[in-house]
Amino acid sequence: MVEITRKQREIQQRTQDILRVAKPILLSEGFQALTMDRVAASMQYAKGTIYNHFPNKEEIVLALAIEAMRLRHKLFGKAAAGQRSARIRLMTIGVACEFYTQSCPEEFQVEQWMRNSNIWGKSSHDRQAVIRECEAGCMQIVASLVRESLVQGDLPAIEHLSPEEMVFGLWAITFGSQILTASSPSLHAIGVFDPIRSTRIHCCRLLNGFGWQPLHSIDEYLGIVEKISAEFHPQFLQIQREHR
Amino acid sequence: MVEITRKQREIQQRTQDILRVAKPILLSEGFQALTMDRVAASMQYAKGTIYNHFPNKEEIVLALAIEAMRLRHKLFGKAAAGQRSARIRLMTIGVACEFYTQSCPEEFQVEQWMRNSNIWGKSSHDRQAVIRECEAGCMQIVASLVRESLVQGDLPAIEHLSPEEMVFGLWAITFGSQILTASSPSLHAIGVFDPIRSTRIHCCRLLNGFGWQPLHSIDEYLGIVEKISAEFHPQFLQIQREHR
DNA sequence: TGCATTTTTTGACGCCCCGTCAATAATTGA
DNA sequence: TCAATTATTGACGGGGCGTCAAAAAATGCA
Repeated sequence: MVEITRKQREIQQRTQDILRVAKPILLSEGFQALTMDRVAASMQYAKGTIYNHFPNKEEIVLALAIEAMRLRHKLFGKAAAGQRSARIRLMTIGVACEFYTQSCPEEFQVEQWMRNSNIWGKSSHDRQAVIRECEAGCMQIVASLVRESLVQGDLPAIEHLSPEEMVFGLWAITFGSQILTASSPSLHAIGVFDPIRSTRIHCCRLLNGFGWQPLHSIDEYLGIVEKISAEFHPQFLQIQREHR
Repeated sequence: MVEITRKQREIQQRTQDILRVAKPILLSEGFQALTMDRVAASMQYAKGTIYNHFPNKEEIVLALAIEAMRLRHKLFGKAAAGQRSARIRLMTIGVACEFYTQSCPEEFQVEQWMRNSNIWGKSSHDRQAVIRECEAGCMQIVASLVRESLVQGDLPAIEHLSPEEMVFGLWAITFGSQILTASSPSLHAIGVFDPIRSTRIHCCRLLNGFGWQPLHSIDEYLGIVEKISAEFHPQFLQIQREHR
């Protein structure tokens, strides 16, 4: 029995090793540079052994994406914790997203790879389900902050939008900004010099637009975000470290 | 001379033929199903001939993306034309985006393929430049509406954001919503049932947040968008048809 | 410990695709 | 008509994918 678990541990360890080898290849040279032969060679295993762990390359990418999404989920949880107002905690999640994209560009990149229909379509339903759970989990964390504010009375009930739909708006603008920043090389040429600042401002507008008390002027808002950012930084680093 | 141009026309025609053959393969079976051998075989040409037109598969995708972006650019131009207020014309562009994503899902899909770094990185600078021009052109159309409103006085000068940065916000929320809608299968499960309506509402909030006169209630806004949508529909169809 | 059985690892193999290029065919122009 | 130019062809080398029979290692039992 003990033997079996040791064996299993070894196998799990190797699965991890494969991911550690695959990640830098994927990120520095792209998906087509990630070949099973190469992974096998750089670990001194035969290709067949790698196929015992992952049925194809795409699964490796999805496994990496699961790690990335887990980190994101943890960050969201940490940011949403604490005693402060739901509005502040929501802003903390925004800050967490900024840190994530900026300081974990590899994880962010892997999340984009995963969305690629080529890769998504070839991967197993099990891993897809895990990812959807993570995504839903992140969504729920934000949605529950919205609900909390509704109960508290900071956020007026709106006949037009469910809490999830409000989250959808924040999610879309954050996500959209980050994707555009990452994949539109012309942004700077076009006149958008500080997309992070722009995104913060747009989020402020959206929150104010919802009538979410207390309303903030742009300058107040930017100041608060800066403060949150400084405070959250050490927590972010710790979670990032824990995540290995 | 006439001979030469006829010859050239034939070649250009074949380039088009290749794209017509490649597009359905790409869209129904994905990038890896698009092989030069297959394109050649289904046109009864040898592979080498295809390579006379496109140096690799990625260029074919980018060529399709250029067609898609040209259509988008035309739609933007049409939507921004006319005598109405800049705010209404801006909303018309939003409607155009909705039509584009909904009624030209293939073009929208190709735009996503193009953003894939695998494909982008392997394609020629010439085609990349054309795409960037299209993107910048679309941005400029929207930005000039913003500037027009600033001049007219409908839109108060804001010390915090340039016109381009305001466009960036609208762009991010529209684009982000559409990407999430297309690639997050869990959206519906998560509680977002009508992402288009949500997106409209968020855009309304953003415009109101800019202080863009006249401010609209959500219901007014949704009503106006519906009206614009009905009016713009025939124009959309016409442009789509012209585009072949 | 020795040996039979099960599990794991290996890497050669068949298949397919990419992009090239020398040979062939078609076109041009004189 | 025929030489020169241009376009087309498809066989070829290189390489990756995923498989699977054979070899090696681990396990269990006497």
